[in-house]
Amino acid sequence: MNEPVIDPVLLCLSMTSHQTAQNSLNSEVIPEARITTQKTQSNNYDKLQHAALKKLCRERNLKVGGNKAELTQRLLLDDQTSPVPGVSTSGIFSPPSVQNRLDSTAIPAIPNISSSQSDETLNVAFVTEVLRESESLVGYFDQGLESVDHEEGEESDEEAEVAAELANATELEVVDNSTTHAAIIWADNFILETRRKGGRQTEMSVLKQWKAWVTTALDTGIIPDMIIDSIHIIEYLKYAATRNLFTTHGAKKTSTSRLSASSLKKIMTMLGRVRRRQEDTDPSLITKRPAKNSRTDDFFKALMVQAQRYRLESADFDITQGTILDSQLRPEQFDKITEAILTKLTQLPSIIKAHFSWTWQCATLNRSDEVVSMTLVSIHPYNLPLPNYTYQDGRISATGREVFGVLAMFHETKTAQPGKTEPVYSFALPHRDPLMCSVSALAILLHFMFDQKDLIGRVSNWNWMDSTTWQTHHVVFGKNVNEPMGGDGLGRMYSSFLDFTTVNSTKKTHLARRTMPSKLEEMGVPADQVDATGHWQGNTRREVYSSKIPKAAAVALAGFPVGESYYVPWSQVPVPDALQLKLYPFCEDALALLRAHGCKNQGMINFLILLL
DNA sequence: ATTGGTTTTAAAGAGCCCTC
DNA sequence: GAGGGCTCTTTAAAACCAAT
Repeated sequence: MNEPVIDPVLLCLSMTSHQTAQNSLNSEVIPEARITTQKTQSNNYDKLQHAALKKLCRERNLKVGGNKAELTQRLLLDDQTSPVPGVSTSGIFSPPSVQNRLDSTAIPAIPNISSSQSDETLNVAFVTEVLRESESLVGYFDQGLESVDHEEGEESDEEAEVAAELANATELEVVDNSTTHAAIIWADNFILETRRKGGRQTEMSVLKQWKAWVTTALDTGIIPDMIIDSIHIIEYLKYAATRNLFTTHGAKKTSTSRLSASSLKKIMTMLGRVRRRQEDTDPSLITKRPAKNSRTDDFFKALMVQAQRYRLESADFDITQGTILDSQLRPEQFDKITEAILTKLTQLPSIIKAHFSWTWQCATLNRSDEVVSMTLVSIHPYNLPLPNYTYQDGRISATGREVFGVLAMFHETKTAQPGKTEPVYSFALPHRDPLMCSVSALAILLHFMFDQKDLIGRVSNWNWMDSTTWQTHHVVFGKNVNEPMGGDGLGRMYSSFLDFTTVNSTKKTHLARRTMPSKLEEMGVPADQVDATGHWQGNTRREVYSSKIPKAAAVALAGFPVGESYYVPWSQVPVPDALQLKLYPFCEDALALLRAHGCKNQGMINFLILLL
């Protein structure tokens, strides 16, 4: 269980109007008593190996990068700032630590700080880290969010400057009384705990960008304070919609140069959330400083339109790329995938896991997160009564034979309101093609875990009699049997075998879920049953997965009623070469030229191909 | 190859409007 | 006035990226 992290939204709002996240940190004092426990703790960490330290960091929700010294340093900092030093606090009752706050805005790690240092140096290190962070936030904005190389020599001046700023910040009064403050923190942690990692990451990422902007915008007087009113929203949207985009480490993005419409939406959502908390603190804002008016609404809509247009105008635009249309597998590609899994992968566990997850996805249409989060207890044998025969009036017998299959039950992870959803079922029957059979793939996987390699035997706390043992171990395991595989891990596994096929879709773990619905429809399965299999609600599947080209309608509009096969006799008439060359004579040359120059504009190439 | 962080895409939910 | 269906909003998963 991860240690709770304070919701960044609330973190911002626990500050008074002129304070920034960095400033507020200064009010935290490291109790001396804790530091004295440091030494002994530090020695303990020294004895641990790199991997063990990493694991500790992960448990405490700290960053896990860096060398041993950095990891030790991080853990020590966490000890200082956690209520109970050296003990990983779990549960929602523990107040958030300063380290957690720092983490929420991604501090760069401090290199080369040895673990055996005096109390003063630890304090200095801590302050340096805070300073460095506020510094980098300012730097990010000044240089269009490019990463900043810290010159060692220059730091002292800037440090002094920011330190002075921090000192001023402490003079701002804090109005919370401690009891209400604790209650709010408790509630915030509780709220945050129900969010998933990805959601938290998204929010933090958006907030980080916003906070960086706010820091500079306050300095330059663009906005008077942190209250999100209509002008604030317009100013920030203006910045967000036109800013340069950079990769994680500061290189300019080549794939896109503007935020997408959905990212802008996300920004508005986040601003709205912060604003609501601001209104909680000061209800008079609702009338004094309204956040929305017709202009903010219209401006936002105009930006969305611009973002959509911008996408269509970008140079490398290919109309099918990244959509459902470029990841519909053809039957021969299914065969190639199966072949690649069984013959091209080199590690036996990978083959077994890949074979199971691919066939299971083909049989259940599960998303990858559903596959990796499936625990051992959630799968059961089940005899499915199958209809046996059809009555004369067309009714089908419901008392037929029973066929053996595997049933899996779980809660869907991707729900907007966790807890509101019913558990869902997936069911897989043995496939008519043994190589595509998910049930036998599962049998092989379990045989490998329990018998052949006895992987379970290596799990120290494995208890056959304890249900939690079965509940905490996953069918698709990660590096070891007792470690779950992450969604990204599955994605990489898929990449490794798809490299050997002609599948070039970027949607690796979603292939089966994208292709099987149309296959099922072609095989005559009613639409509602297709929806039920993939757990799609309403018209989601039609809208997202297969509606873009309604095939039956397209064929019917070409003059062929449903049921009649599509055949256009006149298209078979051979066209003389001489005539072909007379049409668009520039085409071949232009295409060859583009290809020779490694043209990346797929749209242009596709158009020339159309002319041919 | 891993990994942590960022951006894009999938898809669920809220609520409005229209029809019967 | 119930409920279906549609649009808009919101949230989570998937993909991407580059340092290590």
